[in-house]
Amino acid sequence: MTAPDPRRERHLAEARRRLGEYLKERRLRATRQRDLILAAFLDHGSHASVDELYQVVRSRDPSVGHATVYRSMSLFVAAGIAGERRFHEGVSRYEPALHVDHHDHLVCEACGVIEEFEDPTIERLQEEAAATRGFRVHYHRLELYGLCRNCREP
Amino acid sequence: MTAPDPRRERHLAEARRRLGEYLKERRLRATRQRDLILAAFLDHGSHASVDELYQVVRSRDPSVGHATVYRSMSLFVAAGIAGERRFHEGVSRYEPALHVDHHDHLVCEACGVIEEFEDPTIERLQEEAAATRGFRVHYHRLELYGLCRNCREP
DNA sequence: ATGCTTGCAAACGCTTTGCATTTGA
DNA sequence: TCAAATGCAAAGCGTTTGCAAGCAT
Repeated sequence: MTAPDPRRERHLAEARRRLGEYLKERRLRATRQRDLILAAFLDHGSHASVDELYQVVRSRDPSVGHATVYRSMSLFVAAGIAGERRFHEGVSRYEPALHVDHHDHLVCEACGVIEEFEDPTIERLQEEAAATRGFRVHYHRLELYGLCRNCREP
Repeated sequence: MTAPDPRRERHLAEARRRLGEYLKERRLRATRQRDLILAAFLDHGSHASVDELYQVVRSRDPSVGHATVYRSMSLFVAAGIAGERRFHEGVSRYEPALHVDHHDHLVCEACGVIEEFEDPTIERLQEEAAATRGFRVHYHRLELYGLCRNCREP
């Protein structure tokens, strides 16, 4: 079907390794479902909702339940493989947490496309703003909502 | 009970005026409930959830329904009196939108306190980052999560 | 064998909606 | 008068949970 993308292959392999480690450490179990969901997650690109993943997983194995996708995604977050985000719409979306430097998001309100960007100066200023007020930052969230290039055009 | 805060008085007066305007324009109606909820909202300070407002409103008039608070808050957002935000927990919280310049948030993960801050340089850099990528920004959201001064101390 | 995982369905918490009734203009 | 607004209860929606059965170890 799809040509094998060597980068994705590597990422899948590493995510599997990381998950295996995490499971072994805590005496949890490697299951067919978890591997299936992990693959669907990495196939999806980024910002997948549980329901989107559920659809993909189902197309490959209709016996997998909704709850299992929820439970697995929580597990992946705990294992450091996935990061959870909520954009303005409110549903949880997941993005790969391995090999990904921190980045922020541009969200198009018209077509829904989500673009990522990074700006080290903004990061630094955030740290400074927080430090000034006595805060130590663990993580942050920066989202810019507006219109993307395509949707701006009349 | 509480000493009358002149600033709050002014804000309530202006919010009432603005709401009155908005209602008249669209031939909507001024009701006791809307005024009650508006007052509770402005009394609350900032970042009130619907349920928190509902409790306050109820203590003043137990006949008011849950749904009316939801409907009123949506109305206030539409009228430009309130802004809606969702922090990581997921529930909608509202803050006054009048007399308030744009600001961002520092959220303490330990005690839950939400502090506001503003940084014009960050704002400018955001605009630039967006423009570079062809986006026009309508609004943005920046939240820094971590520990506040009190909660950092051992 | 043990106990973690699963699928299912029911429960959940927040929010919205349908509807009969009340109420502001 | 009469459409808008309310209160209530029910429905929606994404998410979580209880439980009996299944499966990895």
